[in-house]
Amino acid sequence: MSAVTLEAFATPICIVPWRQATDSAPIMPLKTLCSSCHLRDLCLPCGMAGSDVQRLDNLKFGRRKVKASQTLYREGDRFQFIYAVRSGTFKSSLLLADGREQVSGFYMAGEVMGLDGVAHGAHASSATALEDTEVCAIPYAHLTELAAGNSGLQHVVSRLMSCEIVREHSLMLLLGSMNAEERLAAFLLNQSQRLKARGYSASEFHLRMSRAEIGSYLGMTLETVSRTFSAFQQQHLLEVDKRYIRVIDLDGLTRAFEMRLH
Amino acid sequence: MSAVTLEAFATPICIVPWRQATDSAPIMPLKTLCSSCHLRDLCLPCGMAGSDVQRLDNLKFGRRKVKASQTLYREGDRFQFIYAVRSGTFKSSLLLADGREQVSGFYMAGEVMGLDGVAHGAHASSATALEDTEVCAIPYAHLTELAAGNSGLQHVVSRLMSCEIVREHSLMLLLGSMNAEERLAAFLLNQSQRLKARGYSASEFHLRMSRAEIGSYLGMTLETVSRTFSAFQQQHLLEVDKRYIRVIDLDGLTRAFEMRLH
DNA sequence: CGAATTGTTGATTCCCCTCAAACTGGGTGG
DNA sequence: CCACCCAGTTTGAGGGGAATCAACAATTCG
Repeated sequence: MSAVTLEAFATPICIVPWRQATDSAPIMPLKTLCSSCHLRDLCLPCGMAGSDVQRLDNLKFGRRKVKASQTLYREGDRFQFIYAVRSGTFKSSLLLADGREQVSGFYMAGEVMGLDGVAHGAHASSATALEDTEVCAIPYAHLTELAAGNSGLQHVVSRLMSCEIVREHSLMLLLGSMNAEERLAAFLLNQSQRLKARGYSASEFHLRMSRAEIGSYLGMTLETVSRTFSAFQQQHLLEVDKRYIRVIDLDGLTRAFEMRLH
Repeated sequence: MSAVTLEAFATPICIVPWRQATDSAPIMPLKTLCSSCHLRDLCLPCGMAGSDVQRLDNLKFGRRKVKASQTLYREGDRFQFIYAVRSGTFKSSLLLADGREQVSGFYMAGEVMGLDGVAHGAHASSATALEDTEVCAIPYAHLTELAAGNSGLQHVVSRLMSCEIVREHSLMLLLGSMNAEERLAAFLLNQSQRLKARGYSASEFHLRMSRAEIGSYLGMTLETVSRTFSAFQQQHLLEVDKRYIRVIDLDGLTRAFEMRLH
């Protein structure tokens, strides 16, 4: 058995499987409540008891729209909020000495960003929108306050952080011991799974990030990313058209990834 | 400015600088109390108000000795305890498909291991003693219980996790964008700082891990680690005798590391 | 003492980076 | 409308850094 699974790799917070929003659930207009959010099974409330989710509705937080290529926060900014993605995709990144950036993660709907700021009261990375996005900005102080009287909520927050640790474990493993094909296969399979969990096709999707961003994330150059895409195409594992990906042979792709990993 | 610093890189939990244990503090015999532990300024109590540390003495936990090359826990084991290192050095590692391991961290006195287990209730990595060691085994359930009524303690636990996230950020950056010399320089400087914080010499120390373990941690082969040590010796940055390291030119080593990182 | 482990060093290979050129689609302005 | 630019992508050629394979020294240990 092994603790390193594809699910864990690079998946920020998902804990239980996605369920489609049911029509029986009442739609709350004009007010943001976690208990009625269509992302409630992916986001913060995920894994909480129903009664605890009710209490989560006492959580006061705002919405914020961030346009493509705009930053939500930058490394060094004072840490006040954690952010749950409502729609769109973000990348998180660190600055290098030569001005380049190292991408440390991608976040999609229902995933929570910014927990690295708890450590020193300042954000340790920057978050940039890859398309037009919307987030819930949750005041961290308020969240901990609420969590003090609610062990269920406290545990969820702790688990979010621990999941982020496990996610980064997997990425370290990838960066430390996989070759270009294995890295890209792992990345694509992870994207596929996360999109599937959100109700999208697992076999056909549109990447929101550039070759350069994928390369930075996976520790390789954009040229190598492009070449590896071409190689997968020649092996009839994928059809690639710029950022549009169609997975032809999922098993083959999984084998390419499982060369090194359980 | 940059959030990625040498301090952050690979340093699991240290939050405030080390202070020598004072003679004025009474020595508690036969009982393990955080408030009288010689590691109290590095370990869990670090950064807590004095009154909170007093309350921390209600925390019930056991001690455990682990001999060299024995494991404290393995990935997949049920998560019950987090462990604070009292003495000695540990490595944490993940299993690869081919039976090899990927080292994900090294832990020394006062550092806390096992927080990756919170995510799924099972340890996501294994912890192995690199020499004869002793740890405090802290029941996580009990800790969260105690933390529920004490926001100070809760914040400390959260901060521990967030620090682990930031630490892994730095390692990802290292694995993703540094060459062999930069990686080893970063590793040595980090070791040096952590040993210094524990009252040991920053310029002369004994590594507790093998070339293979360093290589696995840094994403390179043991041969490359050995060669890079030799290269540093030829550049008169170090004197190396097996695992004994003497830093000759700290600034030079820092420059080798700062090639890429702020 | 022989066997096993760890570390050093050399020779060779190869994967990926670097540099470079060409192509695409989209946006802009003359 | 088309020329132009620009960012993103693809592809090629060549070189370099680290992996691989291999031999050997130094220690440790049964």
